Amino acid sequence: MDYRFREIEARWQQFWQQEKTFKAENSSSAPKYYVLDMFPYPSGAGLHVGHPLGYIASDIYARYKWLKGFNVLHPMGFDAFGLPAEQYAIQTGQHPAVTTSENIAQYKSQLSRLGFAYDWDREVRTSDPFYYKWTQWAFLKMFDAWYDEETNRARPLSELINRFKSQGTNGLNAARSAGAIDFSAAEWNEMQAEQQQQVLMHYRIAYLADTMVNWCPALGTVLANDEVKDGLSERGGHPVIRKSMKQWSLRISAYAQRLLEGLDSLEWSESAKEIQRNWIGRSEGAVMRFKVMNHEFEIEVFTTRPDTIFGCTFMVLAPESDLVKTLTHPDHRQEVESYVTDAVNRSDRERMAEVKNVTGVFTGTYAAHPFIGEPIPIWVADYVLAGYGTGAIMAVPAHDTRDYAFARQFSLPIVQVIDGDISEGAFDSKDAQVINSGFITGLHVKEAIRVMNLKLEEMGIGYSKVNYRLRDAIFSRQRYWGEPFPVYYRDGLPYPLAEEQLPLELPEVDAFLPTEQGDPPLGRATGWHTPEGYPFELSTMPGFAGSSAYYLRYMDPLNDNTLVDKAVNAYWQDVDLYIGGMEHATGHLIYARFWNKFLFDLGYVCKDEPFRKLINQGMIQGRSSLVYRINGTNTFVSCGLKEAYDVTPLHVDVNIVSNDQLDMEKFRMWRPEFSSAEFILENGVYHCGYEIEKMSKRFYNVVNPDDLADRYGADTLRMYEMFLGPLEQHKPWDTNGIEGVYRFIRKFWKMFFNAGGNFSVSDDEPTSAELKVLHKTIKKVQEDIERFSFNTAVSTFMICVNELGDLKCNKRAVLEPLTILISPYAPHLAEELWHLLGHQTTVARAEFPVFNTGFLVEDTFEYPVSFNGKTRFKLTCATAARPAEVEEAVRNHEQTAKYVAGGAIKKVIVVPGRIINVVI
RNA sequence: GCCCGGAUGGCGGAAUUGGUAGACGCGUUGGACUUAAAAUCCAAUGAACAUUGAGUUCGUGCCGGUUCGAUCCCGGCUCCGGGUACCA
Repeated sequence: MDYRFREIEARWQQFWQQEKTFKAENSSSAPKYYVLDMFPYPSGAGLHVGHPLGYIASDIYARYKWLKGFNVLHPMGFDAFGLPAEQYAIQTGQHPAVTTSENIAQYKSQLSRLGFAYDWDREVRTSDPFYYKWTQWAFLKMFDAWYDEETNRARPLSELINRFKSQGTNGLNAARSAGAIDFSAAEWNEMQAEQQQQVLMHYRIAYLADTMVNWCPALGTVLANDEVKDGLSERGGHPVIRKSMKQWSLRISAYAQRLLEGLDSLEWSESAKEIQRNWIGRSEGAVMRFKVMNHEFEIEVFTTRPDTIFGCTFMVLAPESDLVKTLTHPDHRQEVESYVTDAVNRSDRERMAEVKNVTGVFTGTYAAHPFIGEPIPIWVADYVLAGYGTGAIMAVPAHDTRDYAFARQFSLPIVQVIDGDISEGAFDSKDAQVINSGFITGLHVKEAIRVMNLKLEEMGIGYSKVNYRLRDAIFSRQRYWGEPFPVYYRDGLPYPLAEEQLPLELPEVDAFLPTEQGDPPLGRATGWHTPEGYPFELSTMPGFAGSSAYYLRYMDPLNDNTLVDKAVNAYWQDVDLYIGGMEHATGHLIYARFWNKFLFDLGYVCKDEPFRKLINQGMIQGRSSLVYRINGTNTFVSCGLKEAYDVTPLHVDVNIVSNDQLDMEKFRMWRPEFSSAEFILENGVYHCGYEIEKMSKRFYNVVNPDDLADRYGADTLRMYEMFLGPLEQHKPWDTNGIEGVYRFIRKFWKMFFNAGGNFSVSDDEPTSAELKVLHKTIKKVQEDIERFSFNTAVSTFMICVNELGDLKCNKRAVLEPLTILISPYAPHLAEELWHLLGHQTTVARAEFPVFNTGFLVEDTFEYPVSFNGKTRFKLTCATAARPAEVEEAVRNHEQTAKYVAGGAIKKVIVVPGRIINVVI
């Protein structure tokens, strides 16, 4: 019987669906295993061959865990809110809900063809009110919580209010916004309710505040830091400017230290952890106050190098700093104001492009050096960022590169206080001695920092402090297609809806555009207010809102009473294996960890970290085909001959190229301008060149998994994607290679059939050679799967089939375990053969074959014999032979004399079961 | 600039703990089967030299070191990929 994969694959996909083969039970005596793929956003373009890579890997692992007796949770769903659908809606007028559900249907059908073992009963969609009820719920919890730095966890706001009532802010150690002020219990109790609300806003984990935001005019919305790359929006590549707006934010900065420390316990790649560490950006330093001369004000600066204070020759304020206005001397007002206006209006992109241009302006005011009392000029310059530290710095040009450039530009003095070369640039090494610095002179930098910090505290002008680069996450988007905030406004202050009023459903609007007054699209919705007439929030939540707790919802997706039932959460705990792209390292993976820690603090979930093991699959790159047109003609020259001509390379659709040979007829039909193309051939064929680049429509190198599943079957495609190379590595796609896997699959199939094409397996006892092949394979496949080395596992199956082919093995005792072994990789094939072998139930719940080392024991070993490290010949010895015996055999071997050739044997090294090395 | 990866045949890659470099697959070449093609099967395939008994030399980005032995460890460099970018 032929290997009819279309029929086989359709049959078993239907079977798994009907039987609910991969339904995960929420309580089970079996151990749990949770395998998760990163939430896909279903774009209109559909899948290309690179997308399923991670899904195939996680599916293989999930199926493997089933075979190992685990109760496996392997769900799939869709991140369905988001900008692309809304942009498309603006262009076409189609409701984003419509296009999104079409895209999901397309995505699901493509996924289904590949035979994934998902529990589809748990599918979630972020745009479904039944789902986003819990996104809104989490927001309400964050609105109603503060962060206690004493116990290092979030707590209900009611606790903070009680505390204010009894002791005000006295002794409070809480994460709060800049500008929060201290007060007594009496002062609190005297405040109006509105005033109290304003105070509380400084402490809420979800809070509303004026913040500098990344405003993207083209998208008409603000963006989070991780949604901006190089001053352009990640979606669409539009310019972004900085702007102050009233926005919802999440106080993720309160979690910076825990997010950093938590990384140590996770099984993530070093690079993924490193990206997060850099993003969190912890730096230890000191805050120091400088008195401004002839003013009552002080300037607070943050520095990581308090040891260099004696080298401070000027100070710099960020243009956005509130102090600029206050401190500027009247004589310099005009100059400063015009500089500040310019700096503030420039887009991030412009600012970045001008990094090399050193600009700044003197305020006319001086601060007093805290130790030597000398006046220090105060400047304003855009190289100091408002959002980091205190928005002001003490400049030490001798030991900071940026300050050095600035001092040079404006001829400011450079005073050296660390021993090192500053003739060409700043000397910023910390492994050096302090000089010229009063009481810290002679100390090593690290010691000097410690001593200085103590001194600052003693003098009451500073203290040591840890700063983080991580900013609070801006949580409002002025867009339509997202979760509405469960918030209404009364007298300009936000109030939460009651939990029972959730979900607050997204209203219909007449257009997905801002209103004429410039309000977000929800401003168009009629009746967008409470029954009492209080208006609802007009912004919606960002894309990361819906994806920050979806892994929890999968545990208990149908529960309408709680995000996830406590007992269910206690069973599934956390994600054991998470597979997805590295591009989420600074966005989703930080937000989800934060969100999870918050829910953990309030006791809603049992694990502090959500994703124990993370694997970032590499990108599948496109392999573009090129043809070479001779300039000024319509003649194309084959790749090998192109050097003799003046040519322009052109991309050609990879689907009309096979094995780098161009189908010239199809090429002429491809596009009208090529209909009269002429060719200069090599040996009668046109060879294309190739280039490895991103898989993208514009390079005509997109390969569709549906086409390949049609031609070779899903099992072949699955195995080929794995065979391509290590999961985490980027690698180019080359459709040619799939033939090799297809040949292998058919060879595998044929082992179960006789010459007449009938299913035929023998019940004879297997030979020791056959058992050896089987057990060698079990061992290797298991080891490979455990270390996520799927490419070598596929090779192992190929070797196994080649060897069993040589042995002409068709014994049930070998083929049956092999069928189970291959079932995670080629599940349809395995299921078909499993049933042909007479089983009634699914192979997916069979037991993974147990490796028996006894079958691999060898009596002899063929030693490679090397002389000074160069292998010369082989020598077969008994496995049990002692090293001395082996050495004896080598010395007496007929070939040995030839390689010793005149020299003398100094030593013979015998590594039992490995190698023999003769040293001459 | 800083941080993190990586570099092995014509191509994708293997070598898990310092022990036979190039598994497996693609491609290429030759052969078998066939009227022919496809499919299938067999053989060869790192390079150079030599040559038909075999062999010899070189070879895992480059230079050096440690070791009986290095793709693997150490020092220095080159190139490629990713992250980040005035973060004080």
